[in-house]
Amino acid sequence: MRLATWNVNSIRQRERHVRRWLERVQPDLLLLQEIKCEAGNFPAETFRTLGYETVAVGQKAYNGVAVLSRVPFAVHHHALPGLPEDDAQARYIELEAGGATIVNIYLPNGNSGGEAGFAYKLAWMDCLAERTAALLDADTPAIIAGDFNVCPTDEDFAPGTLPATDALVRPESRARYRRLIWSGLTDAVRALQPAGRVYTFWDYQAGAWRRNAGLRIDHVLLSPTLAERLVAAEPDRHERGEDQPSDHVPVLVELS
DNA sequence: ATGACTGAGCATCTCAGA
Repeated sequence: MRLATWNVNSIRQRERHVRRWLERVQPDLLLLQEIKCEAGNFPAETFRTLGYETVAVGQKAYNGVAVLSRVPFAVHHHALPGLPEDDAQARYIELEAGGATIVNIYLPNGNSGGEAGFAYKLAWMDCLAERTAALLDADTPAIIAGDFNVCPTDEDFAPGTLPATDALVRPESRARYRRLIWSGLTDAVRALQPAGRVYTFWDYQAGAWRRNAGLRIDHVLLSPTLAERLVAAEPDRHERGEDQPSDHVPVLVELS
C-alpha cells in the first residue's frame, strides 16, 4: 500500500498539481490539508475520473482536510473525538481502509491568536494523544498522518528559519509530539533516515526554497505492526519546484 | 549584504500561514 499526505494550500489553486501528481505517482490514498474550501466546493469529480473517491471536511477560507482513495473506505469520524462540540475547525478525518485506521490531521499552527491560540494547539495535541492511545490500546493498525505543525527536533528545520519562541518548535509542542512517539508510534521518515536535512515545507518568502531553508512538519506515524511493514518514506521535493506550488510537498510512504 | 510571499474574502486591507 502506498499512502501520501500533502498540505496543498488551497485545492482550488492546486487542483492541476494534485491531478498531475496522482497520475504520476498513483498512490492508493492521498491525505490533503488546507483545502481552504467548503466540502461542497471540493473538486471531487476531477479526482473520480482518475479513479479516486473522496471525503472532504471543509470550511470557508481556512483549514479543511480531504482524503482521496482508490481503495474502498469507510469514514468513522469527521472531527477529532474529544474536542468540544462547538469546535467548528475542519482539521480531522478518520476512516478505515485496507484493514487500517487512517487519520488525516491538520494540526493547529499555534502562532496566531496569542497565548489562547497556542493553548488551543496544545489542547488539540492532548486530544489527539488520547485518540491515538485508544487506537493503540485496541491493537488497531493505524496511520496518523498530516500537517503536524511541529518540528520534532532541531534537525527538523534549517538553522535560522525559526526563533525558539515559535509554536512549531516550542518545548510544549515538542513534548506532545514526543508523547505520540513514546506511546508506540513510529515516525516513518525518520525510521529510514534517522539524521540529516529532510524538509517538507519551504516558505514562499526570502528565497527559502532556493536556499533549502525548510522545515519538516508533515509527518506519517505508524502503529507497531504497520511500522514493521515500512518499505519507503520520503518527501517528494520535485513538487516544490513546479510552477505556483504549494509551500508544502507530498510525503509518500510505502508499506509491504 | 543578503530578500522582500501566497490565498481567501460581505476585499482594494486584513488575517492566517509557519
